[in-house]
Amino acid sequence: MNVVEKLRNVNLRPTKQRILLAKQILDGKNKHFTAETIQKEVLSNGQSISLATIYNCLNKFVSVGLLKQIDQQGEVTIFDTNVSHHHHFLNQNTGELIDIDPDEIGFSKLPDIPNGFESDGVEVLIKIKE
Amino acid sequence: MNVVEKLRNVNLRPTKQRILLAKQILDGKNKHFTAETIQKEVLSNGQSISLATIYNCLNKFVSVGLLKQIDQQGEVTIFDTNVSHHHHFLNQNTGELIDIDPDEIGFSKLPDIPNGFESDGVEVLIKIKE
DNA sequence: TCAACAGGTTAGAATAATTCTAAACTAGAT
DNA sequence: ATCTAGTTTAGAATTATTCTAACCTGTTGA
Repeated sequence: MNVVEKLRNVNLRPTKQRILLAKQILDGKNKHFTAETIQKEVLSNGQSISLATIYNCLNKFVSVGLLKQIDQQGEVTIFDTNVSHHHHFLNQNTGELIDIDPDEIGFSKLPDIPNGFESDGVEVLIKIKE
Repeated sequence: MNVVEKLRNVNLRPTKQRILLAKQILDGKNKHFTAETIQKEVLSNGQSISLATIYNCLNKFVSVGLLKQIDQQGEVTIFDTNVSHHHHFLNQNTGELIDIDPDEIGFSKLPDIPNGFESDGVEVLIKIKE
């Protein structure tokens, strides 16, 4: 399925810029990127697109499920007086965090740590809504 | 242990502002807050402190372990072409994310969802370093 | 006790990510 | 071909956070 069809499938008008972005992004491989890195890629291909459009498009793509946005618990830094290792519920309605004691969560399986690395902690975020 | 002692314990000079903040924050209860909410609290108590100082202090408190900073994977929004449910390694050296297949992780225990809420997904972040 | 200075505080400027605005453009329906 | 609603854009606006540079204050040691 080409990108124009993909865009039509989700009721997005296949404009030049959306096609450009979709070609960069939706090539079947799993990728992580930011608005900036995408713009660099596009520019280095000799084409051009404004950052505002990239944000517009990526947000649209997310809202129709073509992309996912990695959880960043909002834009402000949240501090926690609980300095011991623990996990969180995230109330999606309010953005509020609730602590979860580490022994409330147990793992029956964890992936191998990539070669040359060591684990530096496991954080679980359970998203909840009303 | 009073807040002045707590500050001395971690080699931070107990200045007026740090004492003020420590009293607000380190009262033994677990709390989540932002620089802004702390400033509001202080101001509504009739006292005053600049936002820059709050950031300075909170960051110092974090660096000495009095506080924890909730993981926000950096300040830029990261998008992911993998829209299916999955988890991530976070390479702390570079900020890079690596996908983890959901069946690479299993739970033997999960906490009860708070009353009136339903789960809306569980995200695991495994922090790794070289 | 107090001078001296290293470290802390501050207002306001700077930075950076993201969104908004309003004017110009364009895909798709007629 | 034309019209219109939806898009794109440059640049301004916004927001969180850090930086700057001048001023202030704990602490040390004489």
